[in-house]
Amino acid sequence: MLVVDDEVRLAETVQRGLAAEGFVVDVVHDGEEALWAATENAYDVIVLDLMLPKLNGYRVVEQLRAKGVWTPVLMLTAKDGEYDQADALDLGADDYLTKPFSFVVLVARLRALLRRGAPERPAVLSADDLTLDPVSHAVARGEVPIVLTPREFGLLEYLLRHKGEVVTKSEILDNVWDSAYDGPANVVEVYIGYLRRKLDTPFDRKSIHTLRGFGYRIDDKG
Amino acid sequence: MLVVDDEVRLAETVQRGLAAEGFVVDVVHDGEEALWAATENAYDVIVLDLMLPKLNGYRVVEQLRAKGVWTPVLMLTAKDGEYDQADALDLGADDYLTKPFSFVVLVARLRALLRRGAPERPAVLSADDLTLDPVSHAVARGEVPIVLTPREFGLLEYLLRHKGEVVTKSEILDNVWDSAYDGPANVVEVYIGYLRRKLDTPFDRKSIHTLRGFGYRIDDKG
DNA sequence: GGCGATTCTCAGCGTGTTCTCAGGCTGGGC
DNA sequence: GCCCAGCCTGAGAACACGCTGAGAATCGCC
Repeated sequence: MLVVDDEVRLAETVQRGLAAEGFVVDVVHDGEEALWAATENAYDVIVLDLMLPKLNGYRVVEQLRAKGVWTPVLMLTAKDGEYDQADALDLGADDYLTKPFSFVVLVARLRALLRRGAPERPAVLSADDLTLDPVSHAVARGEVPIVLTPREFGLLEYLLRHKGEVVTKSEILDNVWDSAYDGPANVVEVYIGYLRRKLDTPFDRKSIHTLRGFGYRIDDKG
Repeated sequence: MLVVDDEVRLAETVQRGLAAEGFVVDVVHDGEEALWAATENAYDVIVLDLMLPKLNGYRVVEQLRAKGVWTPVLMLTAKDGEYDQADALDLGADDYLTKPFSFVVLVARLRALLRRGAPERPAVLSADDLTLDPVSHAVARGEVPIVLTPREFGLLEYLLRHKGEVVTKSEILDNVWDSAYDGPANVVEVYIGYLRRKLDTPFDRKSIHTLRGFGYRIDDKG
């Protein structure tokens, strides 16, 4: 994945965030670099700011398309910019997002773009015989389906996307809970409890490990 | 290949892109030209925007088919257009794509159309013993026909086209209702209720699952 | 224009879900 | 063994969500 933005701090934040989501991210800061990078590498998707030094996003897409590079492009447009979203789409961008944007939304859109580009379903997430399919919103232990509430589902999805890693409670709060939320971190414990009750207790398994003082971890062999 | 779109920039971008993929592409910008061009030339495939000056895409396909021209047509439908995708297929288009679309997908779909060669009607949709034929507008549970109102039909078709996936209420509103609508999402619930009453209650079945907090899902095994 | 079919609005109800809180439990340091 | 911070859990309050019936508005056809 390629991220193009001249606001260095923003670009880096996005990069770190996306990396945390499991994407491999290159960053460049102007239009010429973007064009070069996108031509030389086969990225799966490009996040492109509209206002760029040397060559604006508008022209970058145009030239890429002219060269026969059809990598999906998500365009970042400033609300009050001189070009609008319709233009972006006209020129061959595949989706757009208005600044300022929410990180969660960005990730969702990128996933959607990747999905459109490669129409195969994203692999179901799993750990051991526990599976979670983001598309059908189905969770199962082996063959036995398990029904989860939205929060439980979001939490489990987050843990599975970071299988084998320790995730702290504050990471969980930032990513699974609404960013407006600033109540006690105890909710996380409560929901971990709910999950264990649904995922483990009836099957006499143990899928979510507590790392006292650090956070939680889910991994393949129980 | 013929590309018909009144947004000149978009049409040209598409033309260049497709040319880069090895297609020979003519471009026209309104419905009358499209009709004339498609009648005079034996194109292998036509990319047709729905919203066109003089004669909309809807009528173009209709008149082409009436004249015995069976060139495969890929229809471009704006999400907020007055006609929806179901209509496009009903009228003899062979595939459709919602704007904004990804070029990668466009090319893939065109290739698929060319490979199929002879226009092939979209298959009958089904889930379990529930069947829906978009062409004849017929719905049945097993052998028993069921009559649905247009809205009910549109909703069921949408659900069936996404069999096995969760569709949210807002996705449904965007795709089954036209985007002029911005009333409460409660209509969806109401219509889900109507469908269940017609599809399930008399047969003591359960075809549409509610996933509280997410949306609805229809799948094969009940 | 009139009539029935269809679509949509609205409010009420029951239930599922989220979150808070307080108290109990546990593991690790001393 | 004792203590404390961190974690777990049960109970319950507040809230959100989806379902439904009734009726108003609209559409389409005769």
